[in-house]
Amino acid sequence: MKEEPVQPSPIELFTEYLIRHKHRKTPERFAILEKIYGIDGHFNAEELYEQMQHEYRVSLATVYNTLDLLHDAALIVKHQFDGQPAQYEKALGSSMHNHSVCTVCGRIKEFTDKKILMAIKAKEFANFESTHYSLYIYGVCKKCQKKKKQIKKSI
Amino acid sequence: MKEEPVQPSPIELFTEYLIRHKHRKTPERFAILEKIYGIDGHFNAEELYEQMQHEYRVSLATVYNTLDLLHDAALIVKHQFDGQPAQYEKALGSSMHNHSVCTVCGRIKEFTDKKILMAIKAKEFANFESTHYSLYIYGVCKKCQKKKKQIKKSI
DNA sequence: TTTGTTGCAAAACGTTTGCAGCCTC
DNA sequence: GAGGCTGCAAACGTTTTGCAACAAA
Repeated sequence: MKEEPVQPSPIELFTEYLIRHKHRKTPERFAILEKIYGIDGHFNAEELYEQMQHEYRVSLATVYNTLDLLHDAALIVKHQFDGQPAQYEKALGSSMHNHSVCTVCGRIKEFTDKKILMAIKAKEFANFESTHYSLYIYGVCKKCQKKKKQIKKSI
Repeated sequence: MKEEPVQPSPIELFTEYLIRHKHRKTPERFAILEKIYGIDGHFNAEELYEQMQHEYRVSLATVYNTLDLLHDAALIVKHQFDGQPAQYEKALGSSMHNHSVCTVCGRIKEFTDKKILMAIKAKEFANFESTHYSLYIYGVCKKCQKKKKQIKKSI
């Protein structure tokens, strides 16, 4: 996992990707990319689709199609949290972060940790070239710890 | 994340869990638990259901229900790999391991790394009590690297 | 006896697909 | 002009749910 120096813009990268893969540069695809890069944090396909309706109208099928392309182009990161639909977030511009997930209420928080990052980056595989990673630490958040104690008392 | 000394058996733990949560100790639940602890590696609900048919017959709905309970009881780990149905594996008896995922063919391999493990275990949160974690390192496996090169050449 | 659990089938959900028309290239 | 892409709706596969019968407590 190597660090890239000063990246070109997502639009440039997506354009390059589309040309390289002989895909067409449609207005829908760029409208979706721009929308995504205006969103901070997680979103799912449905949410993105709904937010798109106000500006450049696209079908849900095209949203899914484009999310696939962007994922393949490494311009977005995809998460599959337990029951929920797939969550996405932009891959550029936000620092590589990890997620803590509360197993009771499902709340997801981001955090960074230098030691963890370095340990993972240092990992080398014999038959595998790594590009990125996802780390989820599961546990119970403060709120749910309190709730649990209250339940215990009431029994 | 603390290390537990000598654990009681999965059956004992599940029994405890069921009593603690006022759930019934049905034969189906224990049959499923036993089946799971006889499986090495990953499996999904459908596969488990099919394997059950030979011995103790249970419905798919009960399989899902019991998987939920076992997950909640921390006796199994749940993974949500991209397109695939949810994958499970027993949580006890197998060392805590990480997964490398090929983004081209989807092949998943397990690996362990002491430095990564220690870095993650050392992490402390202010408002969150961690119990376990999942680390997925994404990249391209040797086979798919070769395929990619062949495609490049042919263009 | 009470009520949680089961099996079954139907429904729900997110996602994918087939197709006719459109618009990049 | 050719063929990839779009929107739409229908289909898909996994998971959940409603309900009547059953069985653990």
